[in-house]
Amino acid sequence: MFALCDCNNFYASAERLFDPALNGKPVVVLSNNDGCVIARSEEAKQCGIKMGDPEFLIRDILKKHHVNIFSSNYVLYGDISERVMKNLARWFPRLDVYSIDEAFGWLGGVQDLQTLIPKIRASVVMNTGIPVSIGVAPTKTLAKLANKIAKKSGGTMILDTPEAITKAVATFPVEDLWGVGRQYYKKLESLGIETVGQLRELPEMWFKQHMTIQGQRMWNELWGRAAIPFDNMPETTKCISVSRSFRNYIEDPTVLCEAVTLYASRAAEKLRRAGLRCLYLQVFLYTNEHREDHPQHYPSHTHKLAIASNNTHDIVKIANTVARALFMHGMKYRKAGVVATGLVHEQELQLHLFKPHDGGKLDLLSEAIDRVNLAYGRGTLRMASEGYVKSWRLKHEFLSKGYTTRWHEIIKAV
DNA sequence: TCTGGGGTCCTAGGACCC
DNA sequence: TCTGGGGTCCTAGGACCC
Repeated sequence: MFALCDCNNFYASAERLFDPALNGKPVVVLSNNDGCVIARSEEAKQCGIKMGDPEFLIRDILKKHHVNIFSSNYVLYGDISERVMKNLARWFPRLDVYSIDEAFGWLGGVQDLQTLIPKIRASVVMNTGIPVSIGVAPTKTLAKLANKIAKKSGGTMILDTPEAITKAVATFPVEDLWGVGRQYYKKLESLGIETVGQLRELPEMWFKQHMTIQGQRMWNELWGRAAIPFDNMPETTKCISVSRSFRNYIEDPTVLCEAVTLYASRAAEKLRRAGLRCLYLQVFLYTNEHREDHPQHYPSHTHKLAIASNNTHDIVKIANTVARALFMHGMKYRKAGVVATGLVHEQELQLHLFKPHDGGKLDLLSEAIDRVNLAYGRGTLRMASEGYVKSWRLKHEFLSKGYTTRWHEIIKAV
């Protein structure tokens, strides 16, 4: 049996943790750049605010209901997440952390689920202050489904018999199923399929044909046969990416390169922290797709490195060269990103037959930069091409404090 | 004026090999 | 006039997830 444990309205709950005055009041958390809503408390949902709503379109609702607004504070959420996961890990012989706010626990042959599961839930709530819901079922897909039901019915839902499963899927909307997104939903809707109960009656081959092999797995999972193994969490990272929207449009290649320099530096840092080097570096640019009156340009290019690298100098240089080549005058760029793929372990460096490798010095330089930045704060040492003005930098006007990560922002009991 | 960021997996098609 | 078969690797693009 799998237990999917998921925090309720995680970011909003985390913000509330440090300001109990917010209990019972509507709270929303905005995405980077204070762009759209990515978390809502129950009260905020009641106000009619939807996931993904752009802040500037719902400003009136936010004001009318005195909604408490926060910019996203990922350092804080990461820390709270760790606490929740540590608590969950005490209860399960194995725990797979699936995202910042949820984890699959393996239950083995536990008998008395009806007693155990509510106990786990109560303990996590007591120890961390974060409300969680737990769904239990024989497959991951059904555990996700059980969890969604749990959210609406007391916090736990156990589907441990075929009868319980049949009953649950009969009314479960197909659009809420794990693995059904917008496109598949459209397809299913046109066939008149509204519930998971109807969906799983389709023949196996239909799934394979229309939803690839992943659909076939889904079909098996819906009938209680586990097709997604417990340990399917990727052991090795496949790609590392850094991308951000700009506060304003960028129309100057030099300014664009400042942003790309910063993103590339961050990507190089991430690579080094993971002990990886990349063999490919992709750079992409976006204009604003929401503006039909603007000319659109979504160029992207993947550069192959002669020798896998993770030092800031190499990565920044390549990223800037590519970005300059992609840039087109007359376009208003809104976002850029750098993606490192073809990842190899730092130690498994494959040298190039014809190109001299002088990366050793640059690697040492990057190491030294990391040490200085660790001691004195990120960005203490950085590439000059990042620029100094940085008018494109993110907006976060409603940022809460580093309650758990900065000594001078720690909460005081008075 | 203002619409997030970071991932995974799968498939199709082209280039290349013998 | 008539031009194979079997394979790998790589990339782009599309679907999904939180």
